[in-house]
Amino acid sequence: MTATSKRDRILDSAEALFAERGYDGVTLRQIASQAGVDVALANYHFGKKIALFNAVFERRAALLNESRLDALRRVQESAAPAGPTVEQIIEAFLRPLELTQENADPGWRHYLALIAYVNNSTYWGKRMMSKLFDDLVQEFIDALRQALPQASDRDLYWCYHNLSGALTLTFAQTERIDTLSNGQCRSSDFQAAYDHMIPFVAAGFRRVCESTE
Amino acid sequence: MTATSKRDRILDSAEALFAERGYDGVTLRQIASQAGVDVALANYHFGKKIALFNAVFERRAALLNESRLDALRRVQESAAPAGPTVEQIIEAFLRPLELTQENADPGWRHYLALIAYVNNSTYWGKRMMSKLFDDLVQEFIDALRQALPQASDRDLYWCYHNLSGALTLTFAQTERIDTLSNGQCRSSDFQAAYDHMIPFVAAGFRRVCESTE
DNA sequence: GGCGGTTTTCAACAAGCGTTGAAACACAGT
DNA sequence: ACTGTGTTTCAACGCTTGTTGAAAACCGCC
Repeated sequence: MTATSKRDRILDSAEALFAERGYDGVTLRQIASQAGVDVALANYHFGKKIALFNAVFERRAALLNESRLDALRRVQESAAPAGPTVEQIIEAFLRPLELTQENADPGWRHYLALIAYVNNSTYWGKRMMSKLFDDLVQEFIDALRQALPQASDRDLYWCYHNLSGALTLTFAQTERIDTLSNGQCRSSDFQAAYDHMIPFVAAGFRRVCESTE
Repeated sequence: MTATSKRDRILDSAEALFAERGYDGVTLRQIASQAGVDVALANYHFGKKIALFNAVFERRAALLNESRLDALRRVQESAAPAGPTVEQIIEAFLRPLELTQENADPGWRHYLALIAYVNNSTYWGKRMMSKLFDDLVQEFIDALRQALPQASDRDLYWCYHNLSGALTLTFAQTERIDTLSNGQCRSSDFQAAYDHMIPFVAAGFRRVCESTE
């Protein structure tokens, strides 16, 4: 909407369209048309189509990682030296994502849906997610390991897998829960999603990783 | 591998390829080539490309729903009249999916990955999942409502959303957890996934839906 | 006001796409 | 041996795709 340069408009349109239809479901002509520019301009700024896709995916990654890491550091400091609880760590992992939604810019919503697309894809998943997000994730898992000293690594990673899945489906905003719940829940309501996800996931971690049997 | 008729071979190839690359990422020529048949044969048997996609998606749905519903009925009978626990219900929801994996047929793995693709897609999600799976899901949610009498509908649906997300990411088999855990966990190990998912999810439901505050 | 470099468009390319009609094949029943 | 019916292939269609090279437009600078 408010994007000024044509280069940015291409990125915004590509972000929205890739998120909705996937890499192969979108043509450069659709992107250019939505951005109000010529097809060839995408090639001038980004080269091949795949490079545009990568540019879109990388554009907001650093900012996202920063705000999540900040949130983690904050609870770590406030809880020193005991270390933060599972709930605090999960909250630091999720809440920064919610803040980006209150912004009027719909770009962040599209970006999160794009992450969902990539993270669930056999084809794109491994090659793209690890590169941009693994460092951050390991940081959070380290924090969780400290909060759950009895946990084995296998348990921790499987629990994180469950968290990641719930989060990814939230990102996708498929409106399936809207239908299922007859409108009582809306997949666009990230705050409600996280309000329920934080205790849900924290309890899951505790059950799996604290069991003494 | 063991598929005999060319029609079935087309379905199998389409299933595998659609699951890996999505609807738009696969061409009819690739499908036909992998099936060892002419391109036009897909059109003869299924009509348009989208109809082939639908045929693939619907082929195994009824069987899947049946085996899950059977599992639910079984725990309901064995636990009558008290009704099954949350753990038993979740187990009935998940374990039938595992059984299909022990089969030598890789088709089921591809099919589950295809469900992951559809369920996470803004574009396909709503229109395709609801039609085939909503009745079954409502049945399980009804059972959970009985097991968690204090729960509000909103809480129940958000908890199911978390379960669905974790399950969907498992279906996708992206191998991300393999990388993340340095090989300690494998996303092809459905049994390990469910072993961890059942207590994780059950604890999540209880925390969110049993809280008395 | 003409110059140089960046940005943007124009026009076109070869390649690949989904789809189709007609021809070839397989093979049962008589 | 012939016919009829359901399969399968062949060859081609019109169209769209990503990409490109050259031309045009823009814009600060001398």
